[in-house]
Amino acid sequence: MSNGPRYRFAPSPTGFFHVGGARTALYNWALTLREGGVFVLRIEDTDESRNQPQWTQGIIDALAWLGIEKGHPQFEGPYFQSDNATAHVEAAMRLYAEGRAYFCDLTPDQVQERAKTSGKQGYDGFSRDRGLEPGPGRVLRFRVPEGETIVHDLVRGEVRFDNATIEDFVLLRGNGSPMFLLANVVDDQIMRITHVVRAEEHLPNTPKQQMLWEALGSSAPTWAHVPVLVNEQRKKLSKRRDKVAVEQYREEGILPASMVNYLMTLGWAPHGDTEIVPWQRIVDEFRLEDVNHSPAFFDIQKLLAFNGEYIRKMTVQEFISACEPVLAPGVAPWPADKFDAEKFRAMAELVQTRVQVLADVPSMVDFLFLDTPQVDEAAWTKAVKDSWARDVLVEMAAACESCNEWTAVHLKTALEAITESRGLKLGKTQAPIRVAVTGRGVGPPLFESLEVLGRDATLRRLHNAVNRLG
RNA sequence: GCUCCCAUCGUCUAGUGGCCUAGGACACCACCCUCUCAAGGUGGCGGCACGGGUUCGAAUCCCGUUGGGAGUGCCA
Repeated sequence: MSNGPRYRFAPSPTGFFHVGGARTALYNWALTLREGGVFVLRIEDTDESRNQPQWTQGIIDALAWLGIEKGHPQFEGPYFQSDNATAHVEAAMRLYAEGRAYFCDLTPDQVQERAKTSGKQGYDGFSRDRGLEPGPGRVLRFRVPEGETIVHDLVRGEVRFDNATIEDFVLLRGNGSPMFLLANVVDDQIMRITHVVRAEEHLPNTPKQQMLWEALGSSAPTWAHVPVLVNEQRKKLSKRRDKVAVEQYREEGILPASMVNYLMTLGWAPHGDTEIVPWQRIVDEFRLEDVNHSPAFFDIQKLLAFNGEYIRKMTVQEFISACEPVLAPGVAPWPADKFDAEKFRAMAELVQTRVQVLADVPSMVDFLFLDTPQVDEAAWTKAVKDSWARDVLVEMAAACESCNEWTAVHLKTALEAITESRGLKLGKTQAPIRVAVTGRGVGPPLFESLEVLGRDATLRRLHNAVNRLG
């Protein structure tokens, strides 16, 4: 394994874990697994005011949730970019000593001013030959050589950059701290990274980094720039505008397997006509060369569809276990002491085919654990608008009272009799009963719901409904 | 503005010169099933951005146009 490829995932801890980052991590992980390589996690915390330590744990937790676990033999890290600051500065000074970098005392404002007056973009190389020594406030800039830089990218193919279009970029800030481009390259060299698989937004950086790799005496790793994830406006997913936090999806009851599966189908597809496939098949089939070149819309609706399918694939027992977090005290919308696991168990199978995310579960069963379920007024009005509604409720209450066996089939038979005597359809008459008992116009099958709820509560609610109608 | 990337149904994709009158999935519509809602089943709608080439033959190769996107920091 020591000779296998070394992939890396290098997020910066600046907020909740982004689904785009999750996909990139997953791409790296799938490749690592298939090729018997190593997945290196490096936290890029380089001296940035937005970095917060708690986000680092968030990244680790989110990766673990996706199946990329710290304890796995092919997982390495986390490393912290800040720990290598000395090496970054050393590398920079080596470039300075070799004349491949030079100091410049222009402030950002001055650089901009010169650009404006010269009519050209960016830094113009003002200090290239001024022979400035290191000093406070002076930045170290890389002396971009003449010529052309050709990036060989596994996804894009060959991408050419004319070096004349690349300005002498900053390696060390005025305060002496290393910048991303440099730190990133030095870290990758230290960690012997062989494959850099990252989002397309880094492609414009790549010629700079490749020059750095070469200037530092190594040959560049294999690059692969995967397309970004976009919103409905076709803009890159952003933390501010879009719902991108993996943590949030987890809380709502998206299953990790469906999130992983869905994310992998953005920009890529398994062979054959099925998109829902086990992770192992993804590992077996995923190849960077097959990744699409265009941005992919992160479609929550399709994610939900995947999730619904994953939920339905579970055994009832698995489903019941998976529901625990959303039924937990403090989370569920009923008093903790009212919850009855047996009742939930009895309803679980009927709920399972009716939800797309686990967070949908409580509203399907809350009527079982609430003394008086809140009534959906719109549903109520609609359900009782017909003149027969009151009578049906009264008769059903009577039938419930006299019913010998409190089972779904008996209850159904009872309502059927009432329905037929009035020349109605069960589809009609079930409505007032449903709203009266559950508070909602839709939900799990009615008679099973009544059976599980029990005779007393059912009767009480039917009587309340009748009273309400006056 | 400049640099770079991209372009198959509304969306995600299959497709690597003939198997394509372009396949699947999500969404949507209809029907079936049905105590509501789902689930399930069946069917339908719907696409190769445009214009030139190359070729016996192009969604697939080349060029251009148009349209999108990303980058352009002493952020990462």
